[in-house]
Amino acid sequence: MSESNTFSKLRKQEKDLRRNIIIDAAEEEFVSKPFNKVNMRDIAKKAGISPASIYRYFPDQQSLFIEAFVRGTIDIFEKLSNTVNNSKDGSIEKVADDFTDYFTRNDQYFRMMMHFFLEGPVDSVVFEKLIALERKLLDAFDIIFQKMNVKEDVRLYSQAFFSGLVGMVATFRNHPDKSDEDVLRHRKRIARMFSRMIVDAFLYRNRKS
Amino acid sequence: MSESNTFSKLRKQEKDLRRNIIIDAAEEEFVSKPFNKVNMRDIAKKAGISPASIYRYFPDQQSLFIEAFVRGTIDIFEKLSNTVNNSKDGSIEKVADDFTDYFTRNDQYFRMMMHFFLEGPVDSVVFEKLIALERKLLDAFDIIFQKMNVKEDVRLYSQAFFSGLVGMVATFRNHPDKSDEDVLRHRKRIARMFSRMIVDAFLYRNRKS
DNA sequence: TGTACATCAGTGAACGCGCGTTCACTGATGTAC
DNA sequence: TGTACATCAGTGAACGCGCGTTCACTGATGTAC
Repeated sequence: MSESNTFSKLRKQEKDLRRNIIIDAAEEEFVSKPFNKVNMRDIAKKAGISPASIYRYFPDQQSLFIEAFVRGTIDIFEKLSNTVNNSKDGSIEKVADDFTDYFTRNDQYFRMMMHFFLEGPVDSVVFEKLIALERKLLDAFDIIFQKMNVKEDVRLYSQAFFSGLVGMVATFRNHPDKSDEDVLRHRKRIARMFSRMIVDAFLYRNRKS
Repeated sequence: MSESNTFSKLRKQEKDLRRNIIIDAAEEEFVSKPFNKVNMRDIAKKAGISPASIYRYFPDQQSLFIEAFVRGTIDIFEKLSNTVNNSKDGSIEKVADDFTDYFTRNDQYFRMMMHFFLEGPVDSVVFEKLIALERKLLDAFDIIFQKMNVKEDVRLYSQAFFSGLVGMVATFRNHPDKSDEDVLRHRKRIARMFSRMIVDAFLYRNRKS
């Protein structure tokens, strides 16, 4: 009984391991090409299995893609939450910096995120998952602004901050005549501007009143 | 001679008219579905011609798509330039408002713009066209900040402003439980925040020094 | 310990569809003489 | 004014390819007795 239980648990773990290999392969594919060029055959090849095998682990393509995205972004979302929670009121600049770093080094996730934002209603279960991620991040941002003693609707600040960062990454990309380092440097400059603008604007209003 | 010239000019004009009908049809398709679902057969059907006919007017799909995008966005870019040129220093809020209005009512162009940003290197001639559009808009924004007497690099302000607006439209979209008006209202609120933040931050710095 | 059966991972090949694009042809209009 | 030829818009049908997904099968491992 307990032995067969252990065995079946082991089998389950092995299955999960194999599943993970497929997700790894998918992520690698997303690194190297635009969203709409990633396909099951190439993922299978990269994972060293046949395309048919993928369907032993995922019901369809979309589920695999979503899972790759969620697994990849959960890290950064947690990292940002941590930065926020363990920090004083000045951390807004650090958060913007982390955000920029992460999504510059992992552009694939950013493109996936944009894809889900723009191409709209995927499966509603999946949709809830994505919304939950975003909400978690905004909750963390709220904390910053509470620490800054923002009196107005903090959520609005969080949303503006988040969308500013998103737009910054979306807008400044690989022009043919700019190197990766140029892009990163430029993004960070803009990110810093956003942070300081928010702080300065806040200080200005506090002085006024 | 001159008569045949007139005739051939007329024929040219008629050809352009028919060409335009195709672009119209393409734009309508982009309104009703995501970028990657728009196809030549449906465009042809909407234009009332056969798919093969499109290729009498456009060498390939991409050229048609680009032309639809450029034609559609040139309006808003000019409108924003005008608002900027004919205005005093407070116009930043009006510009943000126009931007929000336009891209909320014409989401198809916004999605197209994001597509070109994210899926990267299209044909390099085309790429230049798009870059030129963006630059024109940023030039207009520069003027605002010059009027505001920003001493630092005005271009940086323009870029931050632009990317903030882009991110705002990209981020706040049709959640299942929000109406179109809710979305527009919310976007405008964020847009106003951006504008005021920039102004307030600027005022704060001026006071300091 | 051996035998019959069940379970399940894995796969090559094929199915089926969507779609960009081309082909070969028609029919109308213009041009030359 | 009439005839032969050229030009060109328009098209239905087909080509060719990519791709998600399924099918029918194999071979290994586990289970029951």
